[in-house]
Formats: sequence, C-alpha cells, structure tokens
Amino acid sequence: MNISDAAQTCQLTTKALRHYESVGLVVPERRPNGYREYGAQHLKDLSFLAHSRAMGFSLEECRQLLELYRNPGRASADVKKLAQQKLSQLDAQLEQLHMLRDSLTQWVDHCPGDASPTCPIIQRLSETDAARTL
Amino acid sequence: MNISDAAQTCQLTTKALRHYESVGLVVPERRPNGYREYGAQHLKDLSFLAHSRAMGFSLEECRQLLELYRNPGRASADVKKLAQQKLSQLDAQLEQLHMLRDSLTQWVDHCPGDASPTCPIIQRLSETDAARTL
DNA sequence: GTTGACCTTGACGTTAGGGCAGGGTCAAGC
DNA sequence: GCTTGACCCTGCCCTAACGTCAAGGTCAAC
Repeated sequence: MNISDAAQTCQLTTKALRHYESVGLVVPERRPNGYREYGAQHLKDLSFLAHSRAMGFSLEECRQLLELYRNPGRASADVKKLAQQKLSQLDAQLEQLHMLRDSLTQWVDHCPGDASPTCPIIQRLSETDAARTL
Repeated sequence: MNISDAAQTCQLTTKALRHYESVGLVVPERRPNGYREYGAQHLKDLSFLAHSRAMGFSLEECRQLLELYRNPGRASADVKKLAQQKLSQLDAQLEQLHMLRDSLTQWVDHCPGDASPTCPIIQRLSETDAARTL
C-alpha cells in the first residue's frame, strides 16, 4: 500500500508517516522505484500510533507503547506505568490551567468592558508583585 | 541598567529579553559600546510581559496587551475581549484534557498491572475504531 | 507522448526561548 | 601596563511534531 492510502486508512497525513519513519517508529519497505510500501503490520502499528497520539502521548512515549504493543511477552504493569505517568502529567497540567482560568475569570468579571481605560486586568498584569491572583 | 540586572529584576532570562527585543516587543536603548540599556519604562513593560506570559498569553497576544497597557486612551473593552478569548481557549483546552484524563483514568483502573500481557489499555489503543473511550 | 496524480528528498517555518561558540568590554588587582 | 574574571555582543543550532512549499522522478490513462 502506498503512503497516501496508508495515511488515509490510519487517519494520518503522509507527512506524519514520513516523520514516523524518519524517527524510526514505523519503517515501511521500499519498492524498487523508491516508493514506500506499507503492509498489514505497518497499518496496525500506525493505527496504534494514531490512537496513542490522540490520547496525548508524545512520540517518545508512543515509541515505548509501541514496543509493548509489539511484544506479546509484555507485562501489563509496564503499560499501566506509562499510562499513570501520563495521567500525572495531565493532572499537573490541568491543575495549572485551572488556576489560570480561575484567575482570568475573576479578572474578566471585574473588568467594566467599556470605553474607559481603567481595567483591573491591566492593573493586575502591571502590578510589581503580590496577590495578582485576586 | 544592563540586561542581566533587568532580567533578574523582572524574573526573566537575558535570552528572553534579547528575544523580546528581536521581535520588537521591548526594545532598549544602546550604549556607545553596544550594550543594551534598560530604563524604568522598559522594566515596567518587561514585568507586564512576564506576568502576561505567566497567565498563558502568547507573545503575539502579549504584543496586543502591551499596546493597550502603553496606551492611556485604551478602552477596557479591548482588554476584556483579549482576556475572554484566552478564556475560551483555556476552556476548550481544559475540556479536551478532561476527556483525555477521564478515559485514561478508566483504562488505568481496568488494567491489572501485573506480569500478564493482557491489558485493556493496549487493547483500546489497537482497536480499529469505535467506542475507545470506554 | 503527454497529462495529471502520485511519489521522492530537502529546506524552511512554527513557539519561545536554551545552549554554546567566538569574541569584545569593563573594572579590579598586581 | 597587564591580566583576570565577569559581563556583554552576535550568530548558529536545538527543541516537538509535523505543515508547507519546491524541484524533480514515476506511473497509469488517454
């Protein structure tokens, strides 16, 4: 299967597939004319990759997941560990973003939003330090 | 004030200050020897910038905020609009991350985490399509 | 034989700087 | 006057994960 068909099948772009090859994640065969040839296993790997990416895993994390996926002798504990790490990252990121959103929400609520230049948002951002969150 | 002192004062790095200059955000004077000279207004702008960055605004968004900050004739409505846009982005991002986290949490909960290779996480990721969220 | 769709590689752009190299400047101490 | 160490300068390559051209080769159909 040619690259564009493989890409379409796996909901990816040709550029992504070339990228995955360049970093050694999914390396297809080559035909005599130099065209990439994606087989059934490549397609499975690519679908797995696409789903893993959609779940927020980085390519390096996907590399580890892919190794486990390909290894029938894997331990589910290893998979779980990777997922839990990602979960921790997600939680940390969520906490950070929540704080930002809460601050920003309050600032917006206190901004008149009219033609006057006085604005608590600008004031908070220009304050030298101290209690900018409220 | 030299660049490293300015950086320290504003809780930024010298590299960031040079970057802000290179993109025209905060452009200091130059002394005869070529050294950057940051004055009081530059320091205020840089602090404003640092706070804006910390609130999650991109440099291009910071550019607009800075313009409003510098303009005494600004309308708070313009500031509010920018903040609300950022708020919308944040909410969208939070929603997306929440969904990821919820799915991942369920997957992790159902993974035995032992030495067996059978793992719902791997299974979900390798499923061709359909209902991978549960 | 020519067209159009497909394939190849390669270089550059994106965000917001980090890191390093090579070299100039300055103030202090000898 | 000279050296030393701390500071400054510019410029280049690096990050993640591709997107976007650009120039050129291949293939199947008409």
